[in-house]
Amino acid sequence: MKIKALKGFKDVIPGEVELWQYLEKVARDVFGRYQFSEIRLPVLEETALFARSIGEGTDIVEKEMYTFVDKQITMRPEATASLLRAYIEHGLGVQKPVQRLFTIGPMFRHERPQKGRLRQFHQLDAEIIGSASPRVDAELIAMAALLLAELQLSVSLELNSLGCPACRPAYRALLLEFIAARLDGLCDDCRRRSATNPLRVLDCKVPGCRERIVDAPAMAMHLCGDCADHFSGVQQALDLLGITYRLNKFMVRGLDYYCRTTFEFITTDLGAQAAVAAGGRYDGLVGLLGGPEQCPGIGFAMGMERLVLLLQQQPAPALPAAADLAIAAVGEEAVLLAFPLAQELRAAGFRVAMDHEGRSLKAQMKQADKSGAARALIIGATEVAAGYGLLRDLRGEGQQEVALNSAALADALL
RNA sequence: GUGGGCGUAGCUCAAUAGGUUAGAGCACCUGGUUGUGGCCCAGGAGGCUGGGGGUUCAAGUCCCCUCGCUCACCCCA
Repeated sequence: MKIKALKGFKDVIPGEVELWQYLEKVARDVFGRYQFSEIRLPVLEETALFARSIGEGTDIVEKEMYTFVDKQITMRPEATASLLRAYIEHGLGVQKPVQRLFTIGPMFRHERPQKGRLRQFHQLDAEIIGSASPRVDAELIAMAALLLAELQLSVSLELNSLGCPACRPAYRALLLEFIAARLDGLCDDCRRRSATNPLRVLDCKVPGCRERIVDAPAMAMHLCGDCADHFSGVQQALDLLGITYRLNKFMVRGLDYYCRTTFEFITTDLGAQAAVAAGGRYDGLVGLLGGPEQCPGIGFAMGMERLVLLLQQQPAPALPAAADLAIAAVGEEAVLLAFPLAQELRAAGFRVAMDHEGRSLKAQMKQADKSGAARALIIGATEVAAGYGLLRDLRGEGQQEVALNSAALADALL
């Protein structure tokens, strides 16, 4: 029986990994422009960290976590909890009251895999901790938008506010009343949700349910004064930056910790998994995890698999050539001369390919061409005797003689 | 956890109503060119047809089971 990767776990092999590297490069660059610092976090945490932050009743905590039950530790299903744990543990807010942090890495959820959804998946995660300013919300959203734009991806932005502990209970009661009045017209899932997570009824996909809830009370219309001010502040700031968005009063979040601003970048090109990035504000979560009370925060996560799927649907970005030089040496003498030459050129910073299988010149040239090398250096008995190799342009046709020493070759390659 | 679709070469796919030795394209290797890549031509290698059981003179093809992949629901990035 052949051993294969686990269900929902994938290898990223050469040919595909370049796109991931490109994605990470662009992301790091954009994050840097907004003054975010990278933080690297462990993949395992105490189970309690996620139970407390994400919420005991959520699907993630209830049935999707990879947990070592005997050790009370869990492979992270998302990054925010771990990041805040580290923020608190190292007192990062003390030196710098407003911290901008990002992290990149794998997350784990035991779900049934489908397009754009794996059990080990990867996220780009950015958080701003310590500021309640609505401009921070807008700036964070603008950063995500800029990153997606630089990746040439066309997505749309949806925005909503979930209120806060001051105004949500009253709204929730209002919504429950609305749902209870038309419960028998809703699907089975919605009946269940009305008890467990009534907000979820709002984004049910069943057409019949949608019809019945079109005039449901919207959280955004029942915000308390502070939340309403904040929400309009976010919208004004987004307008100021020229970020276009659509208010979606039915957009809710799956994790308990969100409050006020929530947003999603969605696409129509990924089947059912429409969200490529999502996030929101989580004022109070830092306090909940044992950090300073009243510490506000906001962040987003982007699904890298989903971004890669989108990137694969469009023309490939220009990626650097695989090699600067491929050496084709024929005969023992030539090989013994070429081998240390390759080492010297590599030490000098060039990417050099060289075959050690004793293959024919033709085979080596063919390999050189396929490898994407810009040029080939041909060395045979004649060249060894003369002290000159043939430097051939693989993009065009010409070739020239170059002295067989690393200095001369380095010059010729530049 | 629930449903649908699909499993044949590394990849994408063929294989007439069950019928000899399971084919093609791409990729790979060799040669055509004793030392020159791309284009072309010729040849080669590569498969327990996912696995197991059953029906049959005969199964890639029909039946059952199982495993895997995939899409969707749920949920979510």
